[in-house]
Amino acid sequence: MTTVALVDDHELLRSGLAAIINTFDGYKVIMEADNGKVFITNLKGNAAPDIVLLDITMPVMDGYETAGWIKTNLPETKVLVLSMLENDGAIIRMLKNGARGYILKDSNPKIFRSAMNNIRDTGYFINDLVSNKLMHYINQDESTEMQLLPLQHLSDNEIRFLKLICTDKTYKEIAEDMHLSPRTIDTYRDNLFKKLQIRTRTGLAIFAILNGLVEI
Amino acid sequence: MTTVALVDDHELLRSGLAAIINTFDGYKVIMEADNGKVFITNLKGNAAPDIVLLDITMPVMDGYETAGWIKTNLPETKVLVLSMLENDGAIIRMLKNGARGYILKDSNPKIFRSAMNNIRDTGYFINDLVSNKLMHYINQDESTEMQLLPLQHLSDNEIRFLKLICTDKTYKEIAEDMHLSPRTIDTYRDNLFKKLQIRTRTGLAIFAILNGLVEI
DNA sequence: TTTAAGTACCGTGAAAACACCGAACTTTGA
DNA sequence: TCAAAGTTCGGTGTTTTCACGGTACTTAAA
Repeated sequence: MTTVALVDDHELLRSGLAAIINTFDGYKVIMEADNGKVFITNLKGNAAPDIVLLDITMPVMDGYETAGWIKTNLPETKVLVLSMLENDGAIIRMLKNGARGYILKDSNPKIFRSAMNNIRDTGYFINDLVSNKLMHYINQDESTEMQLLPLQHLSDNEIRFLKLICTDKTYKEIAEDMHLSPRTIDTYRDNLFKKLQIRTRTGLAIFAILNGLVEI
Repeated sequence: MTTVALVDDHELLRSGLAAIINTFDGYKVIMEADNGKVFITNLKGNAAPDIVLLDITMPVMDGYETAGWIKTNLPETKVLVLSMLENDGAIIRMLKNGARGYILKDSNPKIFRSAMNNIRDTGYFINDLVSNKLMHYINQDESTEMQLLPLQHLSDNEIRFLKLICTDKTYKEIAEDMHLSPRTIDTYRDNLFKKLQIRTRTGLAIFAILNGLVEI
């Protein structure tokens, strides 16, 4: 019997998934959790599940962090990511954090089932979504790495700056907010334009939103 | 026996919901559809469902449009919105389009079941989410109406303009795109600033994204 | 210990964005 | 049918944004 934990903040989806999984021979859902924090708490004193179905966007402790925790603390447990994001960066980041597979929430139940079986039997579920990203990632150069995981190449201040970009503030006001000279802010902007190949502040705002730097 | 249709583009969630509903006494899922268009197509020649469980964000034909279509073409069919958005504008817009209830995807199955029962027995499911919005909506003045449903107060050209705002284009380039004078574009921008109480182009871009005018 | 890389900062000028004004015309509706 | 509201376009001037040049200092690596 393969034991399964569901970690997702949408309770209805979770219950639905549990209902589906419990119709699969050989699987049993032993835990449901709203986020990574709850998952870890519920784990105390119990056996670790064989497979964790993990969402990415969750409050308190998100999927990236949770996958990383599982990788170091429960090496026998396999993570299958179940996400709405068909996003290169998200996929790679999850794989780097030890995920064994990545499927979308609009997959059909058959694909879901074969993903579960593959993870159980081989330890991995490699679909197009994952293999393409792996290929790109393996023969990576500096610029593709940059395109795939832009946030990893930005400093803390650049991230703070990007968050303030998504605001009615002028650069001068942003400079005051960050206790820096307006000139420095200019440099930040110019560097980001070059790094991200963007030409306008609006473009930076869109980038910040796409990369989840601001709540929407 | 109460018949139910599921309209949602996330197939896994849909299957899960179907599994849950089919465990409820007296309910039967008779149709699943990826979006409103598919729903209407599948309907041909069949009896209309008693209840439609409807998501909002879907490709091709979204929840708003679908609810409106059901209101005029299937007046006996009751719509229960099942959404991830805890968003005043979304709730009111759905209610205006004839929805009988609005619950979130992170509700628990018990609430979901009582929502279904209420819709079936009384025609409505009024929870805090809905009743608060109804109260606000009833004693509305012009400015709150504007805040709740800003998109309803914008012209087609203003919407087109807002979509182009979320771009690296300058206003001059946008003017060419829309076959209008740059001056007109200036006026559009100034009007939107006043209407929406925004001061910068970046603010307009954020607004457009928050209101779903551009895909992200 | 020199080199390279990164950070904070400055100057200047052109381009774009923003504020506020009004005119001509069309559509709406009372 | 006449006033109100909306759309398109123009002028003028200020502020902000962007592009391109640079210096001084710190940290890390070679």
